[in-house]
Amino acid sequence: MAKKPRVMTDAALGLVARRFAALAEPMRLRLLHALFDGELSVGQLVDLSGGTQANVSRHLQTLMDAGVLTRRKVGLQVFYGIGDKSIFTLCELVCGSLEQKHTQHAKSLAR
Amino acid sequence: MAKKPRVMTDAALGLVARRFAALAEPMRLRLLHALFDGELSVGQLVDLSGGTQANVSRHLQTLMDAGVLTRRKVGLQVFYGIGDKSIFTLCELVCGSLEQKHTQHAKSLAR
DNA sequence: TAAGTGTATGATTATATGTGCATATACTTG
DNA sequence: CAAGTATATGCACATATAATCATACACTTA
Repeated sequence: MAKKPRVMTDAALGLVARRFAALAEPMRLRLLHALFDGELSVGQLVDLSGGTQANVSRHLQTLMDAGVLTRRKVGLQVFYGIGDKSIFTLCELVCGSLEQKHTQHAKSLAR
Repeated sequence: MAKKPRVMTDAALGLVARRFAALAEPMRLRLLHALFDGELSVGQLVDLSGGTQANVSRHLQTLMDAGVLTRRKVGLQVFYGIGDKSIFTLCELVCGSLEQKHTQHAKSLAR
């Protein structure tokens, strides 16, 4: 007998990876950032993000599949919102870590 | 005049996306998970992960580029470790969120 | 019901990414 | 210096993903 100390199941790792993948795209981060203040329609998100309607719609679909957004249809318009509050903390954490790296790098240059 | 309410810079969004992308891969998550208890050599990581030596090395490189790991060379061996503590919290957050979804889903099936 | 508006989606293309194989590089030891 | 071991890397290939265009779908209103 030998190896297989695999602690986390492949399925679990896949789910976690998918969640991170949803956040691994600048345009999607832009959309999420725009939604931080509350729900917005696709049209509003198109204007705010500067992307095309088709592309924004596709990214919103991706975020929905990842279980990150809420979707509410009102007449012709569809309003999306942040459905998973952990998104806020995730983004804060990464931004904080990056800022810290940035200042450290600046310091190391200055000395 | 019109539009351009872009709050975060493209550069910042790109950096954040890259960080998330580093975590958006099952094998890399497996490697990180193995490193949670401390430094390990490439060989040890190969054994624990079940991946090929080449593939593990490549993923470690990716994580290094993302600024997530530390690298320490000792003789022939190279030891990698978690260099950014925010990784722990990031993974916990995502796992927690997914578990919650899972139990919610189970409940909704049970009623 | 026809026209108009907001959103989603099929098809295509370009690019990025993961993997395996072979081999190169770095270091140790006889 | 030769042989052996641990790690990294060039190359090739398959797959995944993002972007765009055109068009379909859903809903409202005249």
